[in-house]
Amino acid sequence: MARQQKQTATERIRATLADAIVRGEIAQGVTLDEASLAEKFAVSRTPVREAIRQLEAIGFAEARPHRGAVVPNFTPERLTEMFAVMAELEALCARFAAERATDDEKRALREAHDACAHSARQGDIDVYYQTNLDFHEAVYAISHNSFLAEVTLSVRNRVSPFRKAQFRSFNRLMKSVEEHARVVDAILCGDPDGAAAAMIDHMNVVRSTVGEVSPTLRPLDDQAAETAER
Amino acid sequence: MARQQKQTATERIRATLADAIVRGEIAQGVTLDEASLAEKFAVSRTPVREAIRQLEAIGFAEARPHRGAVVPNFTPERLTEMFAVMAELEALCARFAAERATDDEKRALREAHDACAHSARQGDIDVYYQTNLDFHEAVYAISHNSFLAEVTLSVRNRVSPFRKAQFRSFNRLMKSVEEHARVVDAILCGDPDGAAAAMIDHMNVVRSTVGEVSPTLRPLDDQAAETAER
DNA sequence: AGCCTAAAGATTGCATGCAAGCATTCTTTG
DNA sequence: CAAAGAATGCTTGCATGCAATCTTTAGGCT
Repeated sequence: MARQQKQTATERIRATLADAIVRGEIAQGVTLDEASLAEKFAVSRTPVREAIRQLEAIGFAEARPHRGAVVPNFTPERLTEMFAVMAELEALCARFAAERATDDEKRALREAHDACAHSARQGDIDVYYQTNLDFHEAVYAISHNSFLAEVTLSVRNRVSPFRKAQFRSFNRLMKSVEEHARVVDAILCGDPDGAAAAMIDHMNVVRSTVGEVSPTLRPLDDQAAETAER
Repeated sequence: MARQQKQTATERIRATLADAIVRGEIAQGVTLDEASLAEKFAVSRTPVREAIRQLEAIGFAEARPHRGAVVPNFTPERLTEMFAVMAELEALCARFAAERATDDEKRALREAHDACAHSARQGDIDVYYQTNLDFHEAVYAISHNSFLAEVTLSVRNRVSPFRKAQFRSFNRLMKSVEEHARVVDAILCGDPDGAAAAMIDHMNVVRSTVGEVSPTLRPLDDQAAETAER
């Protein structure tokens, strides 16, 4: 029944650019130049423009009429706000997962966690980063709320280039796995409060670690505890 | 220092169409026809297309390559998922507001609440709907997390046509005001848990009321308690 | 009457070109 | 020399037109 969708150039370009921004390959502050992108993608400016309009709509680019769209810059305050929201959304995913995950889904989560642990032992940041993303996405997937998963993923993508920065901190991979383990344990034994709290803790560590390794993104003192106390 | 932004046709069209979708003036299932919209806005198809691409990116339209974009249909399950996420985000706004609102902001919230109470006594659904939106936005504004306010607003807009439907229920306006009052009381006396719980309760009533007045959107039995128990 | 096929019509995707707007550079003025 | 204004070049915003794709219609066959 599913109609096979033909992919438009606009969609292909949007996806490629979004991916590049998420991966940090197009840095913040970079202007998205229609002409050079059109040349790069071997198309006219039209689909490039349409793709850029889409990126603007989802916050991946900042519209500047007549002056080109630019990948947004982040202030430390802004990043802290975004991390706090992301933490809450991921905590909600964890909470729902703890309440609702089936046995099969719990097994899948455990496997995603094991893959993380394995790649942490290997010590390769890029591989760990990918298994880390897979792990988090596994939590979204078993929340049994696909809209929540979408919203969480979209917020996650917004700060993705920064999340990766954490792994430049000493022994961060192994610590990340330990934090994940607490989330997994709580989900597997059906403890929603515990799962949510463990995820909040994990995301708080991520935010402060990003500040350690990128001093220009260090949170202000009065934002250190942005996530709600409870 | 803020540069006065010139508004492009694309932006004007996007805003107008988004507003019409949010208000329910463009119903779900409607195809966004480039040619007639171009005629309506007295422009070529180009800015209309760009605006439609943006609407697609934010979920206000569903992309269908070569067959035009369409305002998405909602299933009851989908709507329930979306309401649950919205409830949690609004609850988080309320929680943060209870922790952080300044005296001036509390005053502004009280005023927004009083405006709601006044328009409820008048009994005009359209006016109440607007003051109701203003009230909720006042809560977002005093959360002291502008990113959270943005995300909450964008989710709120996605289900906006349905939220309005609740007010067709008997005496719903006055009940809505009572529910708001509990949120306001908790925020004003600095009770984050109370504020979050009151907002969750309020949003749950909204969801179930929407199902009462729109039988095709009634939640399934096993989704009745989508919002997390805690 | 129902089904299939081909053609016609309608709409979309995108290339191209022109005018408008902005940034940079050059010239003039005090 | 510095500041202001003018000129120039580059990029963006959008109109137009053509090809591709989808939908509808008409005709033929069973």
